[in-house]
Amino acid sequence: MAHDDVYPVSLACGDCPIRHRAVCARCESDELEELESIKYYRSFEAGQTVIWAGDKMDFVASVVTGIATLTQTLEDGRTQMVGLLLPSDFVGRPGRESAAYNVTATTDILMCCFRRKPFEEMMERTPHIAQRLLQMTLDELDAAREWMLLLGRKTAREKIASLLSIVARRDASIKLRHPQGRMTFDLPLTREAMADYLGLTLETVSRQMSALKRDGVIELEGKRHVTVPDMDRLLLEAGDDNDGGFLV
Amino acid sequence: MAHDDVYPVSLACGDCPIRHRAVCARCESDELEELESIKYYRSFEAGQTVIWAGDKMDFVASVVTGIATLTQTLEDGRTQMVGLLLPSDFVGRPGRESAAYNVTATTDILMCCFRRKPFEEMMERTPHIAQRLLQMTLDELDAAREWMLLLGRKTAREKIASLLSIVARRDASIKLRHPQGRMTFDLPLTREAMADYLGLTLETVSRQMSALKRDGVIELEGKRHVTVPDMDRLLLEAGDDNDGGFLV
DNA sequence: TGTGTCACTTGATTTGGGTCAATTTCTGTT
DNA sequence: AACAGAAATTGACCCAAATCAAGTGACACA
Repeated sequence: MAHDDVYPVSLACGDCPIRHRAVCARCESDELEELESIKYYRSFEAGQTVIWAGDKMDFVASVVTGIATLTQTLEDGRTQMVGLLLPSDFVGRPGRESAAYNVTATTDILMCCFRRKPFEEMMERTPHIAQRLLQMTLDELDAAREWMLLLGRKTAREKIASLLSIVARRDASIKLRHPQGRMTFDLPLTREAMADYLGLTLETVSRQMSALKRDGVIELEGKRHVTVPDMDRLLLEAGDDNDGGFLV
Repeated sequence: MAHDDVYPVSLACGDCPIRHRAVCARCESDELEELESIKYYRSFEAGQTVIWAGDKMDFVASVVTGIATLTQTLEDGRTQMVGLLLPSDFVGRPGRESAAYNVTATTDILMCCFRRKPFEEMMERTPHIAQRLLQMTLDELDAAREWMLLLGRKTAREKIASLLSIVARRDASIKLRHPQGRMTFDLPLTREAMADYLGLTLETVSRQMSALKRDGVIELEGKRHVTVPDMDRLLLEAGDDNDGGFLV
């Protein structure tokens, strides 16, 4: 099944420079060709909204580069981020007419879109795709459930440490299965976005970042560049034994 | 596709008395027969643990009757419920060796299990099943995300109101798409289970139940039997416009 | 060289929900 | 009918995080 020259594809679009969650191209060359014919690219600038919850959504897509978020809001403006879309992640639901969440670009992004109807039809015919999509969805479900534990039961400090370790892991996941020791990365989120993700206020996020810095758990250069002197220490602060899966 | 005499099946097991999320039997009679051969039943008493997180899990299953929960815990004992399994809901993940969550029966339950390996093989061969499973998983993912909003941003009172409206809706969903007016139902959860679901303590749950009763939003007979004089009022208290989907 | 804006930090104060502890109400058993 | 144990309620107090408010620093642009 698995060949050595895995194609750089999450959900099969020929020339996207995606290197995670690779799927072997040889195994699905027919589908690839068909997918090519229904795909197109769209790019968005940092801060732009890709789509609003409730809007008609006639495509599904995967993120090629950059970072986007899924958010939900209550009428009075309280907002909760419910998903973080990193390169190779999939958005949109086959069989659904309209978007369920707000999708916003937090950095400049490039998305690889597939027209929904033909994509659905193709899914009917090629089991491979539904199976792949099922796997990805199950991974997302696991991530969402891990997140529920964080939102429901973790302290502010643990929440921050968890988020940092996720970003660090995701950043490093190309090379290292278990990041450890000294690590350096850029936070792709504003304090407000972090707050919305963690179910906190931005002031609390800021305070806890300062506290982690004061305690030597992290070092900060500017506001966004983080270095973690000791990954194990950070994971300990995150409050769970989670060093395996989690958001993959 | 859709016939009138839908077979009482969630994921295709001939004689389970499941009436939700029905799938037409005629469309998949071949699969049905094969599924029959790999299925068996297990029952558990209220309070029993079906499986512990990390344990080897060589089956997938769907709930026939009764209610089970998925929970996650931190080492220090803090626990968060991450899923509520009602009749017709599916547990277990094809392609995964061991359980990711604790599964506990909160009432006496009957589960319809399928041996995992043959189930997976069958899934490879019959696209229908993967597609159905994808749909169900996407629904669960939506429910999980809705729950993230609740955990991250709602007040204790709103959380309780949300839970009550979900149980009410689920209870009534066989007949009514949009329950309204006066409604009566039994809570299938202890105060502690409610707390674990909502990310609260059981004392807070109890206090808020009393408050909702004092304010006439609900009436209580005993501890578990709830009547909602005005469903719209309860939904208002829940704090969102959610009258559509949500946990289906 | 100013001036406006945006992202962030820090401080003072308040508060919702947690913690600890004492009852009360149910449910089942003998 | 009496009792035990579990489930739920209620009260007093406390604290983590929210709220309100002031200030800093970086950057664009005129």
